Amino acid sequence: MEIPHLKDDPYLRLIRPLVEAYLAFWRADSRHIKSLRLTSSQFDVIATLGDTEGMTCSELSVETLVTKGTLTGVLDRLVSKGLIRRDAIKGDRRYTKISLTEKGDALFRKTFAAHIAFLRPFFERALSPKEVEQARTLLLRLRDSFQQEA
Amino acid sequence: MEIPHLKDDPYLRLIRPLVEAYLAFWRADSRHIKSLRLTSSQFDVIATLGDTEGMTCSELSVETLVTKGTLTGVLDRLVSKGLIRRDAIKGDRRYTKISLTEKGDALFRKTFAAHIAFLRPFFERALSPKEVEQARTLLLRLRDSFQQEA
DNA sequence: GACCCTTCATTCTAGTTAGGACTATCCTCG
DNA sequence: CGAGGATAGTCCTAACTAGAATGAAGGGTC
Repeated sequence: MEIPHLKDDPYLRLIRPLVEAYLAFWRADSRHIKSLRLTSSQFDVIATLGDTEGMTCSELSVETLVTKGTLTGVLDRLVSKGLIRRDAIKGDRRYTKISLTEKGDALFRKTFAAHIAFLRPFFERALSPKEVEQARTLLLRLRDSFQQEA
Repeated sequence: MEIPHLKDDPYLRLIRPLVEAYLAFWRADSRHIKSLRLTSSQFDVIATLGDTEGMTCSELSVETLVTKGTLTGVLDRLVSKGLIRRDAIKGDRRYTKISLTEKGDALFRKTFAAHIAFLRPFFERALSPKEVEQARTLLLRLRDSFQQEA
């Protein structure tokens, strides 16, 4: 993750703020998640599975930020914690349905709202609602630009 | 790295754009770096060492986004590629001076400018100079908010 | 029914990550 | 000078990462 020290370039001086804002968010986020004895990826999976009937591995890896290859290990650890369950799906033996166990669902109920409540103040004290919308627009434009072909 | 699906919350709807913009940038960035047969961390170190007389491990871990514990392994791999050198510093045997070898410097000269030139168009086509400044301001405010005590 | 193409989940490799523990070295203050 | 504390770099563990490869299963076509 490289950050050129080009304070002067009118465009590239956006790189550091982008990286730094994201990392500052990410660190606060993971610190809080860690207090639940979960990693960020594990929480991502739990939060995504919450309030659903379950998903396949492929669906999960699209919805979360965990790639398919990594997912297997993350799910292994969640299974061994008793938070999720892997079930075969009738009719297509390639699929596996991943869903929360009762224990996993209880954890989801207890922690998800708390985590959201933990995060909100950081945004509230930094930006007005109007500024949030501005930032949103600009970030989405940036995202789209980077997602197009070079 | 969790992303709540809260499309409605006026504040939290900034989370996804932030994460997605950062990741989209990061993926383009690393894809290009990979074509140099380096990882992002390795390029980060090379770019930081470029045009300096060398730095200690601690200085490097402040300037780059690589923490001190991780740095050892990253430097090991750069040494084995012949791109950097570790030298003792007289006067304090705790310190090690890390600097680019000739080969490392040549790589830096050849690739750094090219990498910058690769990145700029993504920003240029997404935002006007004025919008860059707006985004910068908002992102820095967000960063500061997340860096303060909770 | 046989062949080809796709999809699904898993496995593998090299590298990175945070964070804490450890060792050696240096500095400071009494 | 000696003891306590700080600092530098390394090492360690558990987990995650991308990306490629694998093997099993299913779908479509002739």
